[in-house]
Amino acid sequence: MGLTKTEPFTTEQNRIADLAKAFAHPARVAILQLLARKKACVCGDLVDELPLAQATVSQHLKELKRIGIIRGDVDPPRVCYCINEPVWEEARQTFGGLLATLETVVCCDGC
Amino acid sequence: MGLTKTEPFTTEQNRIADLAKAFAHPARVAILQLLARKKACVCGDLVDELPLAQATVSQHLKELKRIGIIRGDVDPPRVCYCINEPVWEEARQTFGGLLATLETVVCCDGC
DNA sequence: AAATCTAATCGTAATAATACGATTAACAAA
DNA sequence: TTTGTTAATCGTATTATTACGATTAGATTT
Repeated sequence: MGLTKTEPFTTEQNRIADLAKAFAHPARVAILQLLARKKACVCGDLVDELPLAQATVSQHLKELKRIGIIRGDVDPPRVCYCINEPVWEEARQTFGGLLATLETVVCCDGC
Repeated sequence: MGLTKTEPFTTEQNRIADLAKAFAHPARVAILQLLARKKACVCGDLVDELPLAQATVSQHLKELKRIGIIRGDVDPPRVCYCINEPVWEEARQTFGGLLATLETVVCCDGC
């Protein structure tokens, strides 16, 4: 146990969960906001803006890259991070579609 | 450490992270889809639909209730769960707004 | 070559999350 | 009162996540 069961769920459900993970930590929300608003871009600037150690920021950036929602372009000795637009758009579509669906039919005793 | 730092982030950033957590696990995505599409409602039916033990489903329902995105109305001996519409709408607005913002200005060397 | 700068990675510690069997609580039905 | 039904909670094991100091890797500069 302790390990999330992914096999019994659909690919779509697992992808939604992964996209949501990108936003499921305040530091990653802050990073994505900074990048989306182009307030920062270079890793060092992100570290300056965030109340976390460099190693921790790097770890969050790695997770965001794994999900695919950001890119990291090396420009030695710096790395320039930015939103990966296709995946950002995927997230927009995914959450937009998901949250648009809401049957208004009452169930049971009208809860 | 291992404890998420919440204090240095804004209330909004922490709320976004919490709302995202609702969708950050495939089982919770499945639960929310079932409820939004009114395919199930009673806890027992949710357990039947999901490939998880009753205790695990109950734990996920508890987390979703903590976030506020679902309600659980007791109808002994059953409990009828449903989407909490105001919070569902809050999520729609939140993610809609967040993902709408994307500056297209290039940074650095055009990443 | 030596010094410097940036960011990734390593090692590690602590807490959170996931999962499930077993038990309990609350209530209805017999 | 006893029995049965439903869902929450407890206890526990396992893995994931978060965080940071220290080190390393890669590249430039002196």
